[in-house]
Amino acid sequence: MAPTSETLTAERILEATEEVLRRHGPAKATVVDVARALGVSHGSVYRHFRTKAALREAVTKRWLDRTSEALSGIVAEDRDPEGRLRDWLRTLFEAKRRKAGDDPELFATYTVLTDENGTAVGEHLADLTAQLTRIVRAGAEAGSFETTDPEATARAVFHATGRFHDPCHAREWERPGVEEEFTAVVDLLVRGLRGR
Amino acid sequence: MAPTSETLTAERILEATEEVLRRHGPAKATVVDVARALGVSHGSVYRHFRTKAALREAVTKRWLDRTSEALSGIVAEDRDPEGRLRDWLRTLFEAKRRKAGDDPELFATYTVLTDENGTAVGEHLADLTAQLTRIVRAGAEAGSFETTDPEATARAVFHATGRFHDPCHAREWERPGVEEEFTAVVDLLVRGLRGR
DNA sequence: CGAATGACAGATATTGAAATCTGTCAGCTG
DNA sequence: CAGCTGACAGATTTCAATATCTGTCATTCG
Repeated sequence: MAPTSETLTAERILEATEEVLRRHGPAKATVVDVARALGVSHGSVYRHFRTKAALREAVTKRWLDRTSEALSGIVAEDRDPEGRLRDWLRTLFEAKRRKAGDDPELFATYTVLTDENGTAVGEHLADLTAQLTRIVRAGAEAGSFETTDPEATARAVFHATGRFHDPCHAREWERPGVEEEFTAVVDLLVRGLRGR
Repeated sequence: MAPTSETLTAERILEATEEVLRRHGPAKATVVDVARALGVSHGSVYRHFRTKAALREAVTKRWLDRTSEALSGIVAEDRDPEGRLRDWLRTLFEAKRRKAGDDPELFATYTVLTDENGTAVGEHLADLTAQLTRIVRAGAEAGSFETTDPEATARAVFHATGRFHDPCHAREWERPGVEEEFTAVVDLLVRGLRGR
């Protein structure tokens, strides 16, 4: 724990905040705790983040962005759109399920954070549906998907698979049979995308 | 408010409990309140329901059953399965949305109740998917739907439309554009059901 | 005699006083 | 002088004392 002597940067504060959230949970993580973890006064933290809410929002954004990045690779791949769509949805599902299953407390912490940061979540969802839209549009152009409005269709796919990525369904991700349920939903959607 | 003199029956207790829940909310509704509303001692209530939890579960069941009954009519109709499927889903969506929109507090109360009564909810969901299965099977037999496993397919349809009936998405039901989102999802699913 | 009561023990919830936290800012420090 | 500090006011949280509730059951009532 030596290099506390480095200059205080927003990045270091965010890292310390994540650690404090991990240790104390969302209800008891205070700005004072973050400052203490960094060996500075809490006033210094307020030099980088106007409010506690802003600090928590920044942490939330970082966390959400990490998910987006992991998925954007699949969008950029050069393969058949149907395969990419299936992989994208499966990767999203698996990532969420792993996070919720491996460290339930941390996942609960981030669920609280996302609940209080509707704006950041909204941007994240816009980001994800934009990714999906690219895949759907590629499929439409390749003739493998049939749609007049790729964006609306992508949103429909995203909403229809909500059960497998929306945190409010996290409890159900451990139940036996979810795998099959996920596959059934995706199969049905892909058949719908292919059209007649 | 005269006929308090009738004999104390489980039915009357349930009605009083609903009223107390409506007035005080789920956190502050006590068995003592229910007894007071009925003009009896709380000991008498315990003669009909072993615990407070059992009483709340019974109230929850009643509420959920009312929804099921409203939908079962559509299942029994003698029309094309696709139309029945669309109407069934739309009716479910509209009913939930109306309940959540018209009396948000009461809806929140029942959301708390359903959260604490996983078993009753499970039975309710089994009931609803059984209804859906009947429609899907009728469609398969009529040749308008293509599926090897009507029950699994019905569950997939139910899960895919979760955003439009699961209480944890209630906030989103008031947003502009949900109508279109609902239609987009249902259209996609119906196309998937029709097969090639 | 069956149904209802109300006193009771242990569990849970409420309350208000004390402690802590948030956000600001005048002043210190390197 | 740019960045940090720590004292401060008002808001929020904690905690322990107090009140209420749950569930039981010996007793009463009709």
